Amino acid sequence: MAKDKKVEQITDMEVDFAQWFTDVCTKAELVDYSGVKGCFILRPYGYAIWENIQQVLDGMFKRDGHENVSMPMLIPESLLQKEKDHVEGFAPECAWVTVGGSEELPERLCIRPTSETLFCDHWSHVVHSWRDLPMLYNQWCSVLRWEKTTRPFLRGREFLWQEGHTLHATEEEARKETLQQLEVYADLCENYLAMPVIRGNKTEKEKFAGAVNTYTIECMMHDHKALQSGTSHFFGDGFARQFDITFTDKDNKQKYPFQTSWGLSTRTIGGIIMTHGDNNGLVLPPRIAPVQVVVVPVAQHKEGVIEKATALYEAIKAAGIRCRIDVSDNSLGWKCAQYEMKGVPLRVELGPKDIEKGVCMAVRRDNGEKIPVALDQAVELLPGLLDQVQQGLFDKAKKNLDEHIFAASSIEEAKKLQAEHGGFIKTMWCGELDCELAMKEQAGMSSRCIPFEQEKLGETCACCGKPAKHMIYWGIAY
RNA sequence: CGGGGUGUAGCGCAGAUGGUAGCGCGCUUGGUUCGGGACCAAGAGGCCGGGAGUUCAAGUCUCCCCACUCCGACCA
Repeated sequence: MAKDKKVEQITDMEVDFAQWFTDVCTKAELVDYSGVKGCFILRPYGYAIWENIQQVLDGMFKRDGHENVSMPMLIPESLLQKEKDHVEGFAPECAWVTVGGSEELPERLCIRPTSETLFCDHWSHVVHSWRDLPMLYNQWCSVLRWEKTTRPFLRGREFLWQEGHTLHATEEEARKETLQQLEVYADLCENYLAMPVIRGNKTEKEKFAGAVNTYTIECMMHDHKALQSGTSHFFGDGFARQFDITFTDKDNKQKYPFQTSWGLSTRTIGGIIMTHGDNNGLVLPPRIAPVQVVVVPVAQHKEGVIEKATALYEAIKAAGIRCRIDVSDNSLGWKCAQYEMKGVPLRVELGPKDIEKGVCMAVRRDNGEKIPVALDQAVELLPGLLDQVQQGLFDKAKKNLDEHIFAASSIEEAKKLQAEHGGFIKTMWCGELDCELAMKEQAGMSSRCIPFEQEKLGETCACCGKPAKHMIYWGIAY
């Protein structure tokens, strides 16, 4: 069978990247469409990826002293309106509950687009003393934002995420928390999802509604577009003032605490797909793959094959590796194609000839390499192979990122570089909104972030020629 | 919200100038196969996206909705 024949169900990414993405999402059985636009069904395989991300993040949050809570899904309109910038940011995409049973409600209720206001309202009741601080809260939930156009994972009206909300006695401590949580996201992305990130500061224009500072990690997709993969916000004491959250400090003075929030959503799964996937389908980083190893018996009708394969599967599973075996009567070719499509990092083939030689064949999803592994060493060697796949994915993604960052000294040049290569274009920038708008208008790029790792590319802003304040990254974003 | 595309079996599609619905894959059952998407046979499965019209007759013509999808603007 010709090699290109087996991918007939998935559109090549070079032909149509958006279609390729949708194909992978559905063919790998990650999502299904529901009856409501923008509300996607996460199927078991897709949800399992989210559960693995949850497990990693939740562990990190708790390690750092955070506690999980559950806030209501409904926000009274009056509560939402307490912070002006925040309402303005979210009002256009709120969905409202106006009727309960058959009764028109006296005050309409917003289905949470994010929960800052709920946390603030709660805190205004329970925070009294410096001894109550810090509040280190997190919740796993879904939120609703009435988006115009929707895509699986990348933009849903309802999506799953976690939102961390913390409250601190001092600005310094809150700022530290903000950056610490950004680093948690970077850790997740780089060390578990094999997605290299650029850490940085959002511009005034791009920052979160109501925030003083928004920090972001930006990833680069296979098509060289940017994906904002996690954000962390420092709020100052603005919300605290609006919601009248006060505490008595050690010096017996009434003070407003400082607040942060940070979120990471199922959008990140879209990032995994677009970072690692290929024309055969999904490619999952071993650390979050629901199935890390699939055992495929070859010529399984032959005497003893299924027994041997099952024993191998049991041994792998017992070693703590997430493993499946496929003894269905589908053909070998079908099974190979199937697990490639689903992105299983390692396929272990075991047939009569292998059994004779006392080996099995491990096949890497990321590069197709076939590695003979002695049967009696398989359990010891597979974790190392999984690590190699994990590293291989990261290296490939890192190369893609590094090779698609270009420096420009004018909008014209930035536009040209973007058109020719895509990716991030770095320039010097004066810090003015007008220049940001000009870049969007003339080159179609938004600012991605002002990276923490600054370089001096020149003295003047690439847009207006005035003295530059920062180096900034531009790109086309999802 | 603007512009384009598409809605017919689970999926992918055919169904010129109107005449009561078909193909491929998948599914079920039985058999033969089996080291990269196997084959044969017999089956099951449709309010032709929805609603109004025109007509003796509408998947097909007209109008209005709706959904999905792509490209913009907005956003995690």
